[in-house]
Amino acid sequence: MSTITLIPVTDVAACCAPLTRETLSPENADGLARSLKALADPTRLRLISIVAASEGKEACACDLTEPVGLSQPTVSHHLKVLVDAGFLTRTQRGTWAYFKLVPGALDAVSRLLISA
Amino acid sequence: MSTITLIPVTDVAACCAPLTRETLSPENADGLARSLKALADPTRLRLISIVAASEGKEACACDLTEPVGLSQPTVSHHLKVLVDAGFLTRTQRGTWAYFKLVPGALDAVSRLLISA
DNA sequence: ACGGGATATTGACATTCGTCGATATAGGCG
DNA sequence: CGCCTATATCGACGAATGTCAATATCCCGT
Repeated sequence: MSTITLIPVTDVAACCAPLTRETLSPENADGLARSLKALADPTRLRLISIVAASEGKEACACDLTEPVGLSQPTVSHHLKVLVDAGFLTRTQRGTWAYFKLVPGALDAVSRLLISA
Repeated sequence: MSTITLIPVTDVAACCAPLTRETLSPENADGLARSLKALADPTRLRLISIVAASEGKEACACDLTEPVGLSQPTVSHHLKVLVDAGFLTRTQRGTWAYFKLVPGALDAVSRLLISA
């Protein structure tokens, strides 16, 4: 399970200036790397993309397995990674699990990479 | 060596709209994931950060080993990953190798993550 | 041409990651 | 209550990753 202290991406972003402005401390580098690692998988990018394109930026897990063409456990795993990293939130509604984009989470990472 | 067709990050960025705008194709997801993977390591982030903070956004490899506290081969490896991904360029000047930030490369990735 | 310093490459190793099948859990419905 | 459907967890496996010591390569000065 590897339960390491989870650092919501919004906190990571609040921490510091864009990495091209001043040199990153080892701690900040580690936090940002963890956020980027969560994004650095084609399946997870597609999941985020599909969720973001859905009504209310929210999608049912049941609608996410088929488009990415992987097994149900694998998709569930990827969704967990994204939730743990703070990019998605999970809500149980009846039998179904809904995943919603966390507003500003992607932007927070984006802001750290920009050179302006 | 794993010589897979290298896709400069600038090309990746030119490809498509922010991933929150419309669903990412498998190919585009793969390209972006590859770029993000290159960034998703604390040491590599620090290397980029140090280079970016240097005069002319360029630094000698000889000045990069000590700050990150890893062996010379390991640093050389990380620099190669960043060059292959299109974030740095390498120039040999005499005995020394200089690494320079590719203008716009980070911004290209940044633009894909933004939700605007 | 030779020696030395800077960098890259190789080979090995432990760790992490992505994936699956099998199974567990949990909630709605008859 | 008992089944069915949706989702999560477990255990296993191969592939990829980060690291180092040892070695090779390349370039300069003598």
